[in-house]
Amino acid sequence: MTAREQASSELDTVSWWDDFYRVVRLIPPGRVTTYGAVAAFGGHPRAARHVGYAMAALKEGGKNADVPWQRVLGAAPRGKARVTIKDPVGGAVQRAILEAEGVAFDALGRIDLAAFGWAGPGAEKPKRPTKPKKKGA
DNA sequence: CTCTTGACCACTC
DNA sequence: AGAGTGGCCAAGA
Repeated sequence: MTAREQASSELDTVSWWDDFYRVVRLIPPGRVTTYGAVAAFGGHPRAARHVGYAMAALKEGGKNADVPWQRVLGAAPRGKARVTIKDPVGGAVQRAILEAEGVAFDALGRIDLAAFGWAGPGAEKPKRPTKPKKKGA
C-alpha cells in the first residue's frame, strides 16, 4: 500500500494500537503490568515500544479516555515494574493514581509484580476451558 | 518511498 | 545501580 494510505483514516484505521488499548482496558484496579506484557497479550511481543507509543496518544484525550494507561509501567529486573515515562508530570500523575488504587511503590519507585503484577487477560477471564498450564499435583 | 522518532526491553560494562 | 548499545515495528514528515 502507499504511504498515503498509511497516514489516512485515523478513525477507522487505528491499527493494532487498538489491540493494546483493548488489553490495557482489561487491567483491573490496583494492578499493574508492563509494556512488554501488553504487547505480548496484544499479539506483538516485540512491539513493546509501540505500547508506550500508543499510550502516549491517550493523554491527548479522546475516545481512549477509558484506557487505564497509568496501570501500564515499564519493566524492571527481578520481576518488577517501574515508571519509565519521560514526562515528569505524567510519571508523577501515574504514580499518584496507582498509589490511590493501593499499589505500593518501592523506595526506588519500583513495584513488585509478584504483588501487584497483572497475570494477563486470561487471569481475568478464566472462562476459557483451555488449560494455559498443565494442572495437577 | 526514505529517514527519524519513540511513555520500551534485554544485555553488557 | 547507572549508562550505553542493539533490536523491534509502526507512525509522521
